[in-house]
Amino acid sequence: MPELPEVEEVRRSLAPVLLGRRIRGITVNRADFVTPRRAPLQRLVGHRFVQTLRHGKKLFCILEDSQTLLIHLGMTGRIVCAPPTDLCPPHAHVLLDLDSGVQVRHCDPRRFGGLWYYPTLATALACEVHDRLGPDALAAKPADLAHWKNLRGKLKARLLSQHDLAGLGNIYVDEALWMARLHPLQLVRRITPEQIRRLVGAIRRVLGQSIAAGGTTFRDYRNVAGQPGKFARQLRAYGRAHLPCKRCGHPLARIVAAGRTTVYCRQCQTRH
DNA sequence: TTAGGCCTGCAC
DNA sequence: GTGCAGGCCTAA
Repeated sequence: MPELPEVEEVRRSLAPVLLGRRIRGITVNRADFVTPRRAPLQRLVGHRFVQTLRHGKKLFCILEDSQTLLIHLGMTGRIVCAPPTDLCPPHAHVLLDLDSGVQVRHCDPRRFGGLWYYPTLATALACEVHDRLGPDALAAKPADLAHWKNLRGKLKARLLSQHDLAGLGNIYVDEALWMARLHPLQLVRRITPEQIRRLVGAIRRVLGQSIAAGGTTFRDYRNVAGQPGKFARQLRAYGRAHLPCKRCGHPLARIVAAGRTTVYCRQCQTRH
């Protein structure tokens, strides 16, 4: 389940493979994995990758003429780099052959992710970021959440929505709320400036710690080199229902909030 | 504001 | 065989 730290790890491990390399060929094994369905992908051939960018969970791969491929990993998406002679794994929906001889494969068994084509980076950013996403959660500031005082809804739902901050999923929302000692069902309009500062600090800290560990591998996630992330062992809430809270020893509670399994400590995550 | 659907693999 | 996992979009 790639969230911000996992996508950032994919970006970091993919960048040296792509940058400066030209696309020699593209194979689409599943037309409905690519948006738009009839994207002019052959226009990418012969062009060189010059930049990679990440915003929230979205990864932009930019070519010298500004054409842009947007990778979204969804739940089970994976980027695999291999010699083209290697056996192609099942669910490899798009294959990118580079002039280095490396084949970059976008695999995704569940197909919650996808690949988007944009003629320019500006169009990609307009459609994918400005229209839908809040600021990147890694650079969260208390001011980004100042409008919460006039907003309905609960903490967990707002943080999952991507509209206030982009990049948090179920794992890191639970981790950040635990770290900030905030209840997932706390109404956002009741949150105090002090709690917002705590929350923003917790978000940045947990994302930073996870990036340093190469992300969280619960089951599927791997980086471009096929390595799992090491943050799972440091998780304090996610996946720890009924286990003792690492702060107070009270067993962690499991509820459903915003339609998602949610784990928190009844003792030290309080609601106002 | 919430529920359901997409989709597959795995645990029970 | 059933149910659960969930990012994100659509509909009620």
